[in-house]
Amino acid sequence: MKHDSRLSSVLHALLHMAEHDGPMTSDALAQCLGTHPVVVRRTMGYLREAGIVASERGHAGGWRIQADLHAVTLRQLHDALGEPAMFAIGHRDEAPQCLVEQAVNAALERTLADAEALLLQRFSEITLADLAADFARRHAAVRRIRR
Amino acid sequence: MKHDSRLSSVLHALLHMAEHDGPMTSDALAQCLGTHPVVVRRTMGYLREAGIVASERGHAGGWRIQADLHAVTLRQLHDALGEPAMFAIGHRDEAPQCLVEQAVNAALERTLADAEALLLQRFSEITLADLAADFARRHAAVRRIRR
DNA sequence: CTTCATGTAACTTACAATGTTACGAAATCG
DNA sequence: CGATTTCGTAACATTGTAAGTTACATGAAG
Repeated sequence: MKHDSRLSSVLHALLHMAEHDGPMTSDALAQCLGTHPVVVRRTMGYLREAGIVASERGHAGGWRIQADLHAVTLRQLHDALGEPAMFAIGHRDEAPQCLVEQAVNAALERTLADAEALLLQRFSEITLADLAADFARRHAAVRRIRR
Repeated sequence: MKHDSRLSSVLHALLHMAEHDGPMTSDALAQCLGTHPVVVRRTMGYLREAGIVASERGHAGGWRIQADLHAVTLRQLHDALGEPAMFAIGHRDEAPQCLVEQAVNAALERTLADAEALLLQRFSEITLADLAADFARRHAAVRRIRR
């Protein structure tokens, strides 16, 4: 199954923006992400609607972060993206007549709901600042090795 | 994203088989599941390889369960199906050069791995017998209402 | 008014699960 | 034996969604 990498993409983009002075264009971000500028605009558009980033047109335009890195959690980004489905597994019929299928669905739904709750909890505990700090550690480690 | 409903399907099929005397044909199971007989053969084939069911050809042939309902867990069925991907979200590049992307991937992978561990743990705690018992409860409840 | 950059619609591509057709192989019945 | 039943499997079609692409409009800065 093909999976949704939008959360990963916006995180990648936001951290590059955090490391960069001034706004970044869709073209520059597309280069960083290895994708197409229109995909960047489309995806970042969700974050603009949520007030997490702002965009400006024309010369010296582009995207910039409009929030405190400590205040933006993965949970907020996930929500901003429209709370896409987390799981690749699931059931066929949403409200089946068959009692057997009802029993199966109930068991699977309970289990998946618990896992989703765990994921959302974890997402709400991780901020952009945490990821930026992890990036800084990795960056410092590479500089030590190269010295 | 379109999701994988094979685990749900085989559970549905196995419970019908458990309620039914003698082997069930792919056609009969396809009727129960609202799908195509070939899909049933394809999917149940995984369970045959794992020794959970057996199939016989010709007259009075079909599928039958070859294991104790108390001994078969959702985890085993998931494994028998080839451990398909659990999540619909993920990252784009598996081993990126970009340190920013490495930091993003590390955080997401850690979180998803924890959720997957929880799911697999829960799956290993649920047996076919549990689901059959839940079905029986639902069946009895319906009979009470109809009386 | 030219250039740069976003905004967005429309279309194409990619990919995996599912659905379908076709035919072969084996078991049973008459 | 020959007909029927049922699984086994390959090959192909359908479907759904994210991602990629093209095209053109809109607005801001020089």
